[in-house]
Amino acid sequence: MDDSRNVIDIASVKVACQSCGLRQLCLPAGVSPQDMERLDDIIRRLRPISRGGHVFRAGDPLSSIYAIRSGWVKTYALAEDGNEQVTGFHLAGELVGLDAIASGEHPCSAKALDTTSVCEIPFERLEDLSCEVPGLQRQLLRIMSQELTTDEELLMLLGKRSAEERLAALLLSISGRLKQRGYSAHEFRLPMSRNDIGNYLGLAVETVSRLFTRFQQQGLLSVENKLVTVENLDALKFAAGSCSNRDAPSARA
Amino acid sequence: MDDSRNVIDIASVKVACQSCGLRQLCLPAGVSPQDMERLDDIIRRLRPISRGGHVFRAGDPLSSIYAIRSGWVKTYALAEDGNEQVTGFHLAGELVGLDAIASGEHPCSAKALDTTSVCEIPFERLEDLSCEVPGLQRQLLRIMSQELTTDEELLMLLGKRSAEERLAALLLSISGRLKQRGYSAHEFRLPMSRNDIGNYLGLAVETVSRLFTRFQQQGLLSVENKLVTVENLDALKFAAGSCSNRDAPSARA
DNA sequence: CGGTCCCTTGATATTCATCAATATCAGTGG
DNA sequence: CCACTGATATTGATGAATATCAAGGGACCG
Repeated sequence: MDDSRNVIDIASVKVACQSCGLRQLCLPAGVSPQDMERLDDIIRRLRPISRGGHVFRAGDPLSSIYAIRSGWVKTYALAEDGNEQVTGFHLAGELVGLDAIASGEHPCSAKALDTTSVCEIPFERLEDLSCEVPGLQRQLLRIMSQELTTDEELLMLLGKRSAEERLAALLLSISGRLKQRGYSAHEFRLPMSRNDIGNYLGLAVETVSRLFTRFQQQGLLSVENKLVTVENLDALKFAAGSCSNRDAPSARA
Repeated sequence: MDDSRNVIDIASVKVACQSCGLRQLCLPAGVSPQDMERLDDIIRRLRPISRGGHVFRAGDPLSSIYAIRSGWVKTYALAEDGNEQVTGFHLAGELVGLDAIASGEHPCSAKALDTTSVCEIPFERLEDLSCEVPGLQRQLLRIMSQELTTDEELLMLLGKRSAEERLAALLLSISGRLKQRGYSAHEFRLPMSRNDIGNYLGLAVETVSRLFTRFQQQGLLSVENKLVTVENLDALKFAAGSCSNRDAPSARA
């Protein structure tokens, strides 16, 4: 971690949220320019983490939460038996580590899937500041609430959807989020392994692999290793929610 | 809603968090007595909601979140095709509606599974107050973070566990939460239908039903309709995680 | 007492995991 | 540049877990 002395001094640099392209997605959203400066004062940008490196590890005390500036992060928990549960794939503008607030230590680990840079946000200082800056408190609550909603959607996915629907939904989610950040929604690199995808979606690797080939055969995607091109977005959307063939005898409800 | 004029005046009554047995579990935890009074000022206790009644419905604007005083609440979302996804079963001391903060309207509905009474907490006033009362802000964040953790555990359950493990885990969770609230951990009523259980766990009703009979045959439980008696707690724990020793002891509480 | 919903049980179908055998890729060092 | 190595991905064959279909029984509520 401290391999090269000469970069220590740039290991953390003052941030300027105001000049960050992600500020509408991230914590500063809804915070006034002058308050944003106060936020800048507590946030530090860490030096980039290379592929495979950790942002934090399960069990680490909660000292900070992290905002992703660029790159990809996967969060995962390890069961006692050692096998892993991937809990999310996160990209620029998203906050990781919020689930540590409850217990005071991180229940998950967060690992870079690509070279990734993050902003470190000391949690106690954030807590204090958000008392004084209502817009900040609101945004923090909003982000956490958003995560709850995302988890609920994922629960629905894992509980009720077929393998095909799950993968399609994941691809759509990623595509949409990339688009939101100014990247192509049609052509992108999936930096995580098939194993991670399967793990996240509750499927075997083999199933994920077969689905990719099937989607390709059906003309929904072109897949070349980690590079995915969406060829037919509508069909992909249909695949993600075609479960609706199920007769809905809305008698109940 | 306004069916009987004569109860209107007791429809909402000032709360006294201080005298509430749930205050350590609920929002007031970590709030000083004098601040708790300020909390009391904004919270109102609604008149009991009977079985099948709604606390709020999906699409309702977020005006309040709700703390459950007694009873059982199920939260669920309706997909476009009309079929339901149960997202949680909640009991006394738990907050529902937090996932509405992100969008400003409730993404889920909340329905009473039994006669249930709740405290209504106007969200904007809570937001304001929690700026002034740091202990309150902290507890609110802690509760939301706790929900994130719970969802993550559930994700693991749905993604990687067998039907048997899922049901066992649910029963243990319920048993543990009831115990925490001073009820019997060994004998309790499950107020939700088998359908709801299956829906929540991502299983068919029939599977749930078969599992109950199997557990009974194996001597883990006695089941009589909605009444469940845990006969062999250790075996149930074993069934819940043949690999994971989830310890009930209050790591957090 | 009749109806309706809910639960249980059995038989069958289907999806997906598992096992096993390559195949491909990303490094590493010759 | 190539051979070697271990990780990762694909593909096929098989089986197990669980959904689905179908039918009957029981509980609850008017």
